[in-house]
Amino acid sequence: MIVTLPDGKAMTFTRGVTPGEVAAAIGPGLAKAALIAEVDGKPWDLFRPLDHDAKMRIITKKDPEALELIRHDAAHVLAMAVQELFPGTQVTIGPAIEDGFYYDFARDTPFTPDDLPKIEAKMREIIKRDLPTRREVWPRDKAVQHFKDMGENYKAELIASIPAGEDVSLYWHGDWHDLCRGPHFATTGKIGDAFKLTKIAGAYWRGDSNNPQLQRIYGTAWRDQKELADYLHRLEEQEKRDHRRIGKDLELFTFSPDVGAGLPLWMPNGTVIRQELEFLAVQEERRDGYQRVVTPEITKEALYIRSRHLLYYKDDMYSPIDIEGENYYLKPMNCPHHHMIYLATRHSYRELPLRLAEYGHCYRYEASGGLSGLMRVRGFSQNDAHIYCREDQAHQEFVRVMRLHARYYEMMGITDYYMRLSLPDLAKKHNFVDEPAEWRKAGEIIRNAMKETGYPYVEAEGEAAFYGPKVDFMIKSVIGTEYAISTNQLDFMATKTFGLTYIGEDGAEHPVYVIHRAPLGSHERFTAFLIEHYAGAFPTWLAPIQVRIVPISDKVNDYAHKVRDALFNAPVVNGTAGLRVDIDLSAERMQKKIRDAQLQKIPYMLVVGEREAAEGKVAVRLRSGKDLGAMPLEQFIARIRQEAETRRDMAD
RNA sequence: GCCGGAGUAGCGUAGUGGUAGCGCAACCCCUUGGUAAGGGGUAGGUCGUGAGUUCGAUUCUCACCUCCGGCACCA
Repeated sequence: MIVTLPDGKAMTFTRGVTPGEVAAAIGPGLAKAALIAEVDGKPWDLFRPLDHDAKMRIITKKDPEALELIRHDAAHVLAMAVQELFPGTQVTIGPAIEDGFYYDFARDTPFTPDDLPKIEAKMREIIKRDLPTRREVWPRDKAVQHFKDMGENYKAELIASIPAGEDVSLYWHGDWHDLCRGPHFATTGKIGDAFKLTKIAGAYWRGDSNNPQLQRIYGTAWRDQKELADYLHRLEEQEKRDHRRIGKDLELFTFSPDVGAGLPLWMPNGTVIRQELEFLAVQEERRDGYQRVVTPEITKEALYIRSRHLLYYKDDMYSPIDIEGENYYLKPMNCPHHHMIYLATRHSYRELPLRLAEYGHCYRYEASGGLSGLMRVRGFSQNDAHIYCREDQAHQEFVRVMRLHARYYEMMGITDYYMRLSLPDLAKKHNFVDEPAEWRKAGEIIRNAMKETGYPYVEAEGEAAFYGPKVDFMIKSVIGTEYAISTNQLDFMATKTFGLTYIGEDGAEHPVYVIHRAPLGSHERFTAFLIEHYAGAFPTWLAPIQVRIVPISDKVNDYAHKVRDALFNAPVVNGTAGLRVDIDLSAERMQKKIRDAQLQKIPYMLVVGEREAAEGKVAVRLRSGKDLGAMPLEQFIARIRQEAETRRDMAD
């Protein structure tokens, strides 16, 4: 039997040789380092015999696959440890995930944080035992019966959902065994000691909230202690960027239990960021053909019955307010109002596309457990717009929307995102309007638009809006949670439910497509993201305080005030006009004032002493620590004006 | 909403069945200093809210509120 290695070398063995033996034949070093093998492109246990000529590659810790393998084996050992310590606990599933692994258990008494060290110690013990792994292939039904007999009902259910007649593989680590696709290391000792159990959580069986809740234990696992330490250090660093923490430190926003969960209070510093983003959108979108509108925040029930939002989202809306016998709802989205504006006049084919934009204030009764800082709130403002267009314009309009996104993101240096095209699962009719032909057409329009822009995207089935396919721009918060920073849909329903039409060349009424788009998403989430993205060190155009004047002694306070007034009065065409400046008049020494400004991440510090006062200059220090030296005040104003107006950052 | 954890001054934290300390910030005084913390002092807390147990609760119990970690949800 011939085994071909990656370098093309062919070796002859007797039938039934294992990859472990092959590795040993190559060299003792490789045999020791070997974790698993890859046989004809498929993962293969070291101890699993080969029965045919094959191409084979040995995978060691150095290979990229190693981490996933370590984590998967660690998950098994976690399950072993838990079942040794807590007899009667049922096992379910335990995959490797990004940075680690988890295992879901069914047990009546919950795990406590105190259990984690105990379980971890037991895991180390099991790994030290260096238990050998064994693989067996069983008929499905035998495995089902076997796990039922053991009282492992979840496992039995899992196996029972595998097609009848198929065989399943079981893995033994010593006496303990589990259904598993494999592969696994030859012994538990190969996992090493670079792992740690991190948290306990509830998780629904099979991801369905109608099912019982299991108890999930999360862990992280790495090749060696250094990688583990690096990972833990990375987590600490990321926590420092958490927008909730920076939001507090820099006084950007706050929440009050007296106001309500998920209802943010924007402090003066944070409001600056919101407003600058809004100015950006007003300016940029006016150029892009949008017209701005303003609509109310409370609306009669009938409108949401008509839009079908009550049908699909009633539980996620604030309860209605009864006004003289009629129900009014806080608006959860802006589209119906924009549709009303569209309907207020007749529309010719000549005037489409019509683009109506609004910073709409919306309220959604998000599930309490889902609220998270500014990322997930119950009251928010969207950079929203609805584009009403003809079918033949939909493609181009969608492309245009995608390009607008790209402009915004490029401006802010946002590169770490991906796009997700969400299509319906047409089998689930209760989640999506039942118009298969329209779905296909709309899906194609978006897909083609995505292809034309060339931006990479993934497709997700079953995640569309009820009225049309959508494209989400996905980002990750610093703590690793994934969010849609922008969500856009192509809506073919509104023309039917609202009778939105235009008069064509033929004089007849035709349906319109509606594109829902929000490149900057909600101000709340977008700002949260920017805080983390910039770690609080905003570019000058967004910085709540752009310039801190630092008088060296109070002899120059008058001059400091003159400098401030000059900056206040500088005509900046963007945003609020006039620069955002303050003076540190505290009795501290200059060093302390600089440190304070630095900690507040203010882009520019203007140090003024008697020399500067005498010469009409300012000594410019950047947030980066760079000292630009003294320059005439007018020169500094010209520099920062240009920086604010072009929205480029020159302070680092 | 579900599972688990937590809530002490503006922020970060210590602590106890006998009504609370520390650091930073704030305020005052001295210092008027040239690019990341000068020195001294003062003030600030109904220990998340409500009820219960107790001679006595911030500490123990329960409920609620809010937050944190997950799950589910996300127009």
